[in-house]
Amino acid sequence: MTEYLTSVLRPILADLGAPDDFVPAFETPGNPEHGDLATNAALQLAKPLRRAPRQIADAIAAKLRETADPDRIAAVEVAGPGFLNIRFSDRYLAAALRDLRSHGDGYGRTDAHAGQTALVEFVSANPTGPLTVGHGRNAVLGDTVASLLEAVGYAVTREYYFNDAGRQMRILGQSVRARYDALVNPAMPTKDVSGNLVPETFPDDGYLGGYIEDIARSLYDAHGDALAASDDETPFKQAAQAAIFQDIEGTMRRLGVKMDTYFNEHTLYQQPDTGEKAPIYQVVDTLNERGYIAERDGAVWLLTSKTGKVGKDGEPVDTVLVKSSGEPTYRLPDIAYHVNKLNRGFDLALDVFGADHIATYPDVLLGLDLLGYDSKKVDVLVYQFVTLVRGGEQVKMSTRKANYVTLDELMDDVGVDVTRYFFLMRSPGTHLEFDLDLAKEASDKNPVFYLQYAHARICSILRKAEETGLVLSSDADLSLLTHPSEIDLTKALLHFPQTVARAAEQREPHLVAGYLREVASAFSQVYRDSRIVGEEKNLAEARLALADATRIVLGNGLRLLGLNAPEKM
RNA sequence: GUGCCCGUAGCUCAGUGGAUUAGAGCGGCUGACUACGGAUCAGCAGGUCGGAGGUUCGAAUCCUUCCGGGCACGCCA
Repeated sequence: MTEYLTSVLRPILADLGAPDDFVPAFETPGNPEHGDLATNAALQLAKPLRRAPRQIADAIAAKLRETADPDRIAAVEVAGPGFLNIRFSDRYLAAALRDLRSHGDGYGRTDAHAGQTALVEFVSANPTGPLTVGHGRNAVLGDTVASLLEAVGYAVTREYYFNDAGRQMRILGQSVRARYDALVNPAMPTKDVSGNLVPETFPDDGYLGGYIEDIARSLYDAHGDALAASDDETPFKQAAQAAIFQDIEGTMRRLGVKMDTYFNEHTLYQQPDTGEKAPIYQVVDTLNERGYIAERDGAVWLLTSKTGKVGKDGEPVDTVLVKSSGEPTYRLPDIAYHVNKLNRGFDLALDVFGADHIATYPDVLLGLDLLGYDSKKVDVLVYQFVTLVRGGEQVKMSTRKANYVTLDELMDDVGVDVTRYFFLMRSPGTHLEFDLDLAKEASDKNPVFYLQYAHARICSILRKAEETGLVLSSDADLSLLTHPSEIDLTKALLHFPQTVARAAEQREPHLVAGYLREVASAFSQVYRDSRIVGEEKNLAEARLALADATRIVLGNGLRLLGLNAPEKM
């Protein structure tokens, strides 16, 4: 509809002398008295045209009434300082509703990004422990934003980036080894780490979670004490990594998250078969050729100061890429990884991560620009932390210290749909306070059930209607839908595609969650006001069609969010 | 100290620079089942939109500043 209006307005605005590049903005007013669509075009044009906004609005409105198709536009009004309020005609609503139903499962999808590709990188937890409630926000957000991008036309790849070679993995291996040693030698002395009794050989910064003992136990069951003799910790590390990854994958599967690709950070350090340098050193070489590298104190520096970067004291600062020990810092593989992403030809590379990583990506973007890549293709979805509240007190989550609630435990307690919806119902930018006791207690009051209930109820009505001989028809006389609540519902249903599009562009799934609640609520009101079964045939068919359209929107919306759309509850 | 995010009803949160009245859920109170699913619906109470300035015809929204909370600022990942 906005497209239609834009096209009708173009000649009108041109006649008035509006700048060529002026595009009127439309919005759906919150107050229904202000029409179905409103534009502030006249106010915006007041300055360039040097005329009173109200006067411009009157002129536009007069012409619009002449030229607009009465089958679509019922009324154009000028209000307030110069708003144009536009009302849709009943015939337009009927036609749009028919169109909606003909799209079926595809309703809500648009093609603004058809032909484009996107890489969404998310979760990306290193295999040091089970996925926690903290990871849950990342996983659900990333997966759902990926789905939203698909809905606006992107071909999306979901990718998991991990590192199984670093210091943390070494400590993980040592942690397993210590637990294993204690099984081999039950008399081994113990010590205290962070209030936990652990074997003497346990690293002070080791992983304290119970899963470490499980892994050690299974190694002991399989190999007895055969591994104790060697100092090599590789078998422990590998066993831990395999077991933990299996666990993580199981959790994601349960959550409904399916990765397309896994990217191992380690490959960025390896020389490719072609004999070229490893990707990270290619990055260093190219930056060097371009004059952005210096060696100082035995380390390799990226001259970020040349681009105006300043430190905490306002002094220009550079960034270390390779330490004097010869080890790269984490920034270097980060840059190389994003080079890899763009080399794979993605039009959009979206990273999903928590607020604690916010500082890392300016360097990545800068590095890409200096290398001649278009860093605008890289976008970041930063979400705020999940703070966990248990027994009325905040729990500081740490995988290492085993202060966490796993996603699996959460799903055990409240189910998958509630878990997903919980992470989706709030804006990514706000801190999410997670009260475990409340989550369990209130799980059957969770809004997700409200949406699912509405969907199931409609399905039930459709079943009932079929029993009484009513059939869903594509050419029901929709002009019979005249009750205000029916019209409100119809208009709400028509907002679905634009809501999805906006949620995708802004990477904000909560917009869809909130929208679905409005639809469910609007339907409940229709349910209160107008019956279907038992009404005169034509009226019943029209109402049945509206119910079916609502089922389509709720169903598509729920599935888009990765939630079940049950036909019965 | 510097940067980023957040501060809206008792609680958890929506809110697109726009038009009398800032919305929803939960919680509280009051009503509605001879009904296609009551896991619902209707109503009431509850707000100096953290404070103060500024821009604008108009500010929860934009700018400045202060207060409160989170996060980040490393030859850690």
